[in-house]
Amino acid sequence: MHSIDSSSVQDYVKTIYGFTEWQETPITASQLAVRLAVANSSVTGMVAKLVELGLARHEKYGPITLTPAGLALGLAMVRRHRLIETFLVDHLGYSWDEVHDEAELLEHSVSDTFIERLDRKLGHPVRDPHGDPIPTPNGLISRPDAVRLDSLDDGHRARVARISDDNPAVLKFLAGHAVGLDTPLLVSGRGPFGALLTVAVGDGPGSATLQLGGELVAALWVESLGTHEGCTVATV
Amino acid sequence: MHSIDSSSVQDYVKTIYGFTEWQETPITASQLAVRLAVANSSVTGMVAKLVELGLARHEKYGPITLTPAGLALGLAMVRRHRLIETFLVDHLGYSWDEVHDEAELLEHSVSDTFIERLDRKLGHPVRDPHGDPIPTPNGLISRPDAVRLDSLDDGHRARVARISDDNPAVLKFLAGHAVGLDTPLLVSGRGPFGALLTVAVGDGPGSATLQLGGELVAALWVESLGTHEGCTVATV
DNA sequence: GCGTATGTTTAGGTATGCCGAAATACTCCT
DNA sequence: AGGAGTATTTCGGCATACCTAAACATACGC
Repeated sequence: MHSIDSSSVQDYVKTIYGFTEWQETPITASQLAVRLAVANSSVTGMVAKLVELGLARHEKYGPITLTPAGLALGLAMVRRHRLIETFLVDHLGYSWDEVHDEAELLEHSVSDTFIERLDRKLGHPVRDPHGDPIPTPNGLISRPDAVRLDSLDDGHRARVARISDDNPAVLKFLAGHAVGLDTPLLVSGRGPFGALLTVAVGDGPGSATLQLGGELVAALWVESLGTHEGCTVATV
Repeated sequence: MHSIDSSSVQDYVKTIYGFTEWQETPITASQLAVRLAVANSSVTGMVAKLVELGLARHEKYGPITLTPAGLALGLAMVRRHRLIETFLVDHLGYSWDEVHDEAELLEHSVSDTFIERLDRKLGHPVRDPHGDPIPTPNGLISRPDAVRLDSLDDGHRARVARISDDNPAVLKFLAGHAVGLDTPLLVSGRGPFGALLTVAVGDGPGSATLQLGGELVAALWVESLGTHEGCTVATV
């Protein structure tokens, strides 16, 4: 019989879970194939296995959803991933853009004991280096009410609450411009079609402005701090 | 084509290397099968693969030896294993008898970058929690001149230099009796046929005596500190 | 409502790494 | 030297997880 310990099974479940963490619609077979970088036909086969294991629901030609057991496994894998990322950054000096791949490798091999001892050593962190919430051992997770940066009007102040980790180049760019978790931002202008966003980075006299568009905007979630009238911002 | 990244290949090479670390005779196919807990026929197949990869030498019905490339891989795996064990004990509060299995899982998945950063964080340790030497990144390893405890005469003082990690029960027993790395011992008597050894554990008035035999003696290597005449030892 | 594009599944095949059973080589003892 | 016993290899098979190509559904535009 198949087993929940297979790292493929874990990857499929984690990816299905991850898809619905920030949006509601369930994932389809081909989207799953893209995210896992496998052929569509491989997805069909593995998803059948997940159904057999009681981890997923799937009707022919329909979307794929997780059962409670699948959700629990997904949350456990996310917990592993995020705790490992936190460790790599806090204790081994990894930078943002490096952690994801290393965590991806490690999350399948460490034991539950390892994870719980790591959690204790890290002081039971509630979010990872990208701002993503870390589920508890029981699978409880808090949904931070972050919004997309481009949903804010000019003059709005905000604090970086989450940075998508699925594009290393974007992470590198942001790190290079001193944009990190909790960095204060001020939306100070909007380019053609509203697609380009000018933001002031940092507080006070040392702040700089940055043009953000496309992937960069999509990667940033912020916690709004309200509008801030009549501000002056130094230019880079 | 096959690859050096396969965790099976790594396990085979590490085991072949490990066999010759403390003795000279090369390993045979069936011994390898026992240590890896696989069937003899599996060994034949995998060893052929190692030969193809240029990692091992093997003539039909003969013993198995490593090529320089195989030796390098073996040392790299041992380095990984021992650095991970050191981390687990020093930073995550693992005990002696727990580390081995966890390290076994981790050593295949972490990257070289991870290992080198871990090494730096640990302060470039030269031996692991069992006293085994940790090879350098270039594959240099120091052979500590430890001797077996039962090669010492009565009245000999010694310091625990290495503890074999292949029997968790033995490790547990020793830890429970306050015998660890660098613990001073005094050989104070010898049982029937010389098979049972009485040793005094620790220095000064707080010392206790312990009867060691069989597996326990085999698991202990010590650095001799010369004879110590006319000592008195408290009994437990 | 029909055909075409897109999405999904089926069918057949590959690579890895393991197994047990049977055949074969080696070794040691007499 | 011959035969018993052990060690090793060969052979056919199994499980996992992937692939490509072809068949099949679904959905959308006209």
